[in-house]
Amino acid sequence: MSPRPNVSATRIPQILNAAMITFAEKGFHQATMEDVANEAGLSKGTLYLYFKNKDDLIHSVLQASLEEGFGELEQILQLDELVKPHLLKWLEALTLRMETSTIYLSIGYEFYALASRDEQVRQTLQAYFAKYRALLHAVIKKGVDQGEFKSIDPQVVAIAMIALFEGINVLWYTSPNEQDWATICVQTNHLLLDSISL
Amino acid sequence: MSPRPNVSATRIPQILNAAMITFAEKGFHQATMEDVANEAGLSKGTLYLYFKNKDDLIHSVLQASLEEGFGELEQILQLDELVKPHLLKWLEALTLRMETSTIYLSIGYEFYALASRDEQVRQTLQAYFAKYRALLHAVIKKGVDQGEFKSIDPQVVAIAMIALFEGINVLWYTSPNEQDWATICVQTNHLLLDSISL
Amino acid sequence: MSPRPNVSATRIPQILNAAMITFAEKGFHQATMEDVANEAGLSKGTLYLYFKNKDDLIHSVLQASLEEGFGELEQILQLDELVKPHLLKWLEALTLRMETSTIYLSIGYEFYALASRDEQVRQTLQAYFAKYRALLHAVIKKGVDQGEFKSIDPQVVAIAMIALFEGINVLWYTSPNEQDWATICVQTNHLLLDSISL
Amino acid sequence: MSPRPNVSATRIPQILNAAMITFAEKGFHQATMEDVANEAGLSKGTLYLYFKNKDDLIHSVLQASLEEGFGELEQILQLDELVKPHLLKWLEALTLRMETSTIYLSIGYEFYALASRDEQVRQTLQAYFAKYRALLHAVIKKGVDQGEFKSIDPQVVAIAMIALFEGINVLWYTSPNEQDWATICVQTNHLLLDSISL
DNA sequence: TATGAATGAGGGTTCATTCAT
DNA sequence: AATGAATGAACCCTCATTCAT
Repeated sequence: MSPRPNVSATRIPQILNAAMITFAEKGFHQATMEDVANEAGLSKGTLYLYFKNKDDLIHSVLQASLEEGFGELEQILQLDELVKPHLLKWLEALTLRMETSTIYLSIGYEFYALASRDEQVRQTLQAYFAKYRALLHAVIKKGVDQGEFKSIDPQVVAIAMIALFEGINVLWYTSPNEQDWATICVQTNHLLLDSISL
Repeated sequence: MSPRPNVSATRIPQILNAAMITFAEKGFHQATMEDVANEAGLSKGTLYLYFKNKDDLIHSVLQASLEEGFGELEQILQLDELVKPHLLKWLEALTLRMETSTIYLSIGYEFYALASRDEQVRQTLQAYFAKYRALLHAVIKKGVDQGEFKSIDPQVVAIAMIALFEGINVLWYTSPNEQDWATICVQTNHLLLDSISL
Repeated sequence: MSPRPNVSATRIPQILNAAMITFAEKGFHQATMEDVANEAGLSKGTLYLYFKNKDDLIHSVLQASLEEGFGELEQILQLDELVKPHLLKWLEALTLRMETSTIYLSIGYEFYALASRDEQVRQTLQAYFAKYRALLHAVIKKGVDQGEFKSIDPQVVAIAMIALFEGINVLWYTSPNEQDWATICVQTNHLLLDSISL
Repeated sequence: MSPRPNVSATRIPQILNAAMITFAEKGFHQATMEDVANEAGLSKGTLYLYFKNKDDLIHSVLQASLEEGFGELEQILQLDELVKPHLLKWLEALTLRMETSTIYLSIGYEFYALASRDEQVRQTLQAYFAKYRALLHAVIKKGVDQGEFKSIDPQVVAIAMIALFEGINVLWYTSPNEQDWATICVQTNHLLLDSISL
């Protein structure tokens, strides 16, 4: 019924990867199914064996992009240690990852734009940010509970951290050469965490 | 002099406005020139009397969107008063404006996406953010010079403020009903400004 | 009813002239009514005061182009002299005229192309060539009757002369720099007339 | 090897043929790509698989039209015989071919008109006429060298023959029913060749 | 008479999708 | 499973023509 699992397992990531590259380079609309197929080293028709249509492919790219997971954050919750150093370490890692994938950033904005008229995209993004917020919330709350942070609303701080990161991404992306954005990203979060530290 | 009053002065904003509405609703690509024309109450051909082509219209919409200006920030620089209350007032106004124009937010993300492959859009956005940053920098620096703020790097704070706003916009836009974003926007900036206040 | 004669008398040639220049430069289709209007120093709307539509303008240009007349040939018929020297003189004049108006030649081919699907154009061209042939026929016949030429079929010679001229035009027009076409035009007709001379 | 035989080899002539018919009937501009597609029994989109755009199709039609070749003329050069009878035989064949393809004649004039503003068309036509002239030149020169013709300039005679043919085509095409053009075509060339024969 | 803003039908071109092989 | 030729709906843009001024 479905393609042989072992081939699917190869083809699907192969296509998704090609799609990400192509979408990043040309945008969802300028990128044709043929462009994606070429990038994947496959033929146009083959894409349709694995994805219902272009929208399906786009949605799948979104899903795949957000799959990266929040493993590191979850780990912080498990540890019986101070939260702040881990948070900063996590941020540095995030920033580093950012630095190596700026080319893909444009896709993100395509998805944000899409979200306003595509229910599925909107829900996926909402779920992503909700989970993101919830995790950070928990981590900050842990800090508060541990007496590491002042007793502020963890929600607000969590949102502030996400917002700082998202917002700096925008600036980074639009004016990549104007600042040492990686450093600024860490600095601003430092500022934030310092201001709530006891 | 001429029997007909200059109609360009009427048509151009009329079309730009219709374009903003249409682009916001459907996105740059799904929106056809005919959609824009209908929204403007004009015919397709008329659009081409005032804009060279669809790209020109898109670029013009960007220009027009960013024209709003930074008047309030510039005023803060002139005043011989404390900076923080004015900054917060400005932020509230900004947030309010935000609240009434969420529908147009998707256009912003279209432009961000475009920026990665359209030199002109990229430069326009860069110039916009550069000016934005410079003004906020000057305002923060004024606060530092006045002995209102600690002697931190005004650049970092300026960027943090812009990033917070941009980032909260993302969250607001993707999950409009999950939080009282307007309040959070003010709260987080409060947090930031408090942390640098003496 | 019709435009004031004195203005019409100015406008119509003004427009026809502009149309010839524009059509020659861009071809019937690439040339827009606006192009013609600009060339004439008038506005688009004004053209429609003097010509029903673009087709009308095209037809009028054809009429005007062919109006030049065959005065010289008619004169030869009146004279009581040898025909051949006059024919050659006429040819030289024709060739000279050709030389100064090569730019307009392309219009001619547009009309020939049009003739196959536009009854009116076809009839105008037919009438033109019919008259052309009839006149040359009469002139040649005069030469025969005068004992200047052998008793060949004047029709055939007349056609040969027209064909030579038309055919050399094609060669001249397509490869203007390859030969001294003016000289060749005279030479070939010389050859022809010599061969029928007694 | 491949399951489907090379379909390009079929489609290209199929489309070129349809294009010739359609262009002849409606002219380059009135003929739409859809018209051509319908004539070819294909869909519009398919044309673009084989031709970059309409201009490409037009240029390809020109190339194809001129490909017919000058085989017969080249043969005359090889033979060790009198030139004149072969030339007349060739002319008759040419005239006959003409007779059966008058419908396509209008395309020729479209191309002539195009030549004035399309470099590629101009060059193609120049090359065609250059080769045509060179071959006829060689044939006439052979006649001169063989002592069959007077020692005239072969170039002039070659041009005269081409011009006669081209010019009679114009007359034939514009007034098909006025004369027995095929006969006249042969007669005039007879006249010409007789006049240079010894 | 003259203008030029406005119209909208029309055509070139692209590309997601299908399907025979 | 994989291909790529074929399709045709959709969309950008042009321009002849009209008409209010």
